[in-house]
Amino acid sequence: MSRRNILVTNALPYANGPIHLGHLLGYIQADIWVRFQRMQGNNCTYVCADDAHGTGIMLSAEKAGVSPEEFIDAVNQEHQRDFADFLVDFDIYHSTHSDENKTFSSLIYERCKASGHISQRSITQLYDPEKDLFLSDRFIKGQCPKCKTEDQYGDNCEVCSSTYNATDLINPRSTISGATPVEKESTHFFFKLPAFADFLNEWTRSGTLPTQVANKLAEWLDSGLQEWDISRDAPYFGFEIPGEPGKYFYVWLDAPIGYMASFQKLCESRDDLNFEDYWGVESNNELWHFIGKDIINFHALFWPAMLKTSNFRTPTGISVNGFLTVNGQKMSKSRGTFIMAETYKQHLNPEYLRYYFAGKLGSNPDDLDLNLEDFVQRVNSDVVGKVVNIASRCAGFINKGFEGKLSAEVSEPDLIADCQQTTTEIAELYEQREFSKAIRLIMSLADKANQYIADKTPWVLAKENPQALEVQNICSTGLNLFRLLIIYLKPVLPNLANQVEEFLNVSALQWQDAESLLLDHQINKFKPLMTRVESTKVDAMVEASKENLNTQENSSVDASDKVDSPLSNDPISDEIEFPDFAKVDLRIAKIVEANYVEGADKLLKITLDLGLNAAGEQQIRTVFSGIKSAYKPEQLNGMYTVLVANLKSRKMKFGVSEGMILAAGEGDDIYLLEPHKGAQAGLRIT
RNA sequence: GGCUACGUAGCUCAGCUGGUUAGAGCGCAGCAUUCAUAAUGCUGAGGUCGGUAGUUCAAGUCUACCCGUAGCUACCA
Repeated sequence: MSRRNILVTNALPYANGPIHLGHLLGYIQADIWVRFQRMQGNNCTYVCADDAHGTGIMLSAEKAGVSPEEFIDAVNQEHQRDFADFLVDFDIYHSTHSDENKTFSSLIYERCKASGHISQRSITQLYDPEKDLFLSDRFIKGQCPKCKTEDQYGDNCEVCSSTYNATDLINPRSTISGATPVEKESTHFFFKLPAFADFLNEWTRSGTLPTQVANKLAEWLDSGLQEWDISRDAPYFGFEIPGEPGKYFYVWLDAPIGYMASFQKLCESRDDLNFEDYWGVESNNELWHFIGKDIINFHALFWPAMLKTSNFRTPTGISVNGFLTVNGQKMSKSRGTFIMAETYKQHLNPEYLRYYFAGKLGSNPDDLDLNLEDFVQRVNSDVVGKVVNIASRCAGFINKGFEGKLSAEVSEPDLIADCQQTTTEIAELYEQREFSKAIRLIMSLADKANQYIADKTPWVLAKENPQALEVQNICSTGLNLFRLLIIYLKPVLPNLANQVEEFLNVSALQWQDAESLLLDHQINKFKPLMTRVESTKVDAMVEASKENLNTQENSSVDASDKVDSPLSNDPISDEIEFPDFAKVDLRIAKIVEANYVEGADKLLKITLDLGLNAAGEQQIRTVFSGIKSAYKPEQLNGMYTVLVANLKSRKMKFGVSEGMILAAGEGDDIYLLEPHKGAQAGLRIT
């Protein structure tokens, strides 16, 4: 198969605030597809930029006391850092406020004008006389003309959900200055979209879009397209329209053109890329846009029409993702589910999120729910418990018994072949952007690998003879299966794959490598590849997101990062009711014995006396506690402490633990709780 | 209000053009196991598919209405 030339663009984030998990959904989706294409050996170029124009940015910069240019530069840095943290591998991350974009915006406008698709007429709009600014609906609030609710925006009422014109509001006011808006006329420029109705009817149904998206667009198409207002009056942060002083391109005119501008900028530094090859009307290369479902009309109506009339090629396809909900609800600042990329990164490994999203993403624009409990279980069970575990359970035998050498042949050719043959199906699913189906398939292979190892019980054979050829064969087979799984997962988990390449002592894995096996091959010592998600970290992230809400109000953004205290690192949990607390039965207990546990790194075995029960029997409990790093058994003997007495017993590797003793801290700094002198064993703590 | 989607086991999701006892993973329960980062294997219990009424020999799958959720509704991005 010949190499495909693919250009992928990702929706441009608005340069008005930080990247959050909702943004990341779309970028991770595109990045997985891009990485897959590159692993296939295709030339896949991936571009993005900040969307840096508009009234919103102008006002934000003003509020921050800096110029718009300074403002968007700072945001651009942050955005690039966040995307890099989440392993989103753009070839270029540019800005719509660039020379290249100005050139293309003017060019496309001129071509639209030359083909007779630009009109102009005077419209009446509300105007802020104090601020000298035309007001869009967003910046006007007033009383709903229907239900009389106060504080509603200029286009629709959130309470009675009626729609109206801003001029219908009772007592309207500018949200910027508070002034009463006045009506004012101004000349605006329009793109004659109706002229493209036939073209768009055809184009939207030609396989470029998911059906659901085409259905939605039929709404505009069937009800008759309107001319699109593409100009804004000064003051506005954007590009001035050529030959029309005081008139600026509406931000959505130059935003998609930013895709071209970014690519052009990239071409200047790359010999292998040529602008015309990708954007010329004759181009046979692929052009894919990855966007969110909120900006469908801009990309699937205005954009192709503009490209068409200005003599550029139209996109090959548009991939649309839905919105992210957290725990089944809209992201909410007060619930702590409005999680910034940076906050997430401080607490959790970005690859967890990449895996979770991949496990739920399909090609349709359905919303995706990040259920935090499900997130923890899913990642732990699939990635750590199933996949990584295969390497972990095989590597020891190979390293110890065979000096890290894999056997010359595998013991189960059928199983391996089965796993190798699935490569086509998995590739097809990635290609179709059915990542969740691909992941399901890959995990079923991981299950087969674990079943195989459990069936062959190499540890039993190794007990008799650690150098038995059969042990080497079984574990080499296991590690070869593991390698295949990592190839399949590499688009989703690139960092993990890099670590595995190091461990297996191989060069960067490509899709084609699934055809070959590692035989008679020297591997390196196994190091833990990925640790489990700890739900305490997830809780801490949610808490930190709630705190952001408070600290964000203060302009000193950095202050919260500097505090290093137990409370700042691990904030107080959600409020509970008294009955919740009362369920926990805490008792004074006397430590009658403490012992080391053979083979345990962290645990001490502690025997506790709770005194006599109603029947006059001595209540003795055994508890395993992870305090070996801080206490010696002899220090504990005779000491009194606090026991969670009604905690369900838990079977552990070294025995059953019948409760939990209370201590603070971690690592070497663990502090066991001890009551004041005189407390009697069995007393309840209230 | 209009429009577009969505609503299937505790959780997250599959179910193609309607067709045998509705599937998976996780979680849960029991058993086995202890090579592995509390990790694995086996077995099992859980849904009548948001509701109502239809079409049909046959409906989770089609139609209508209703309820719930999300989004869009062209000068916010």
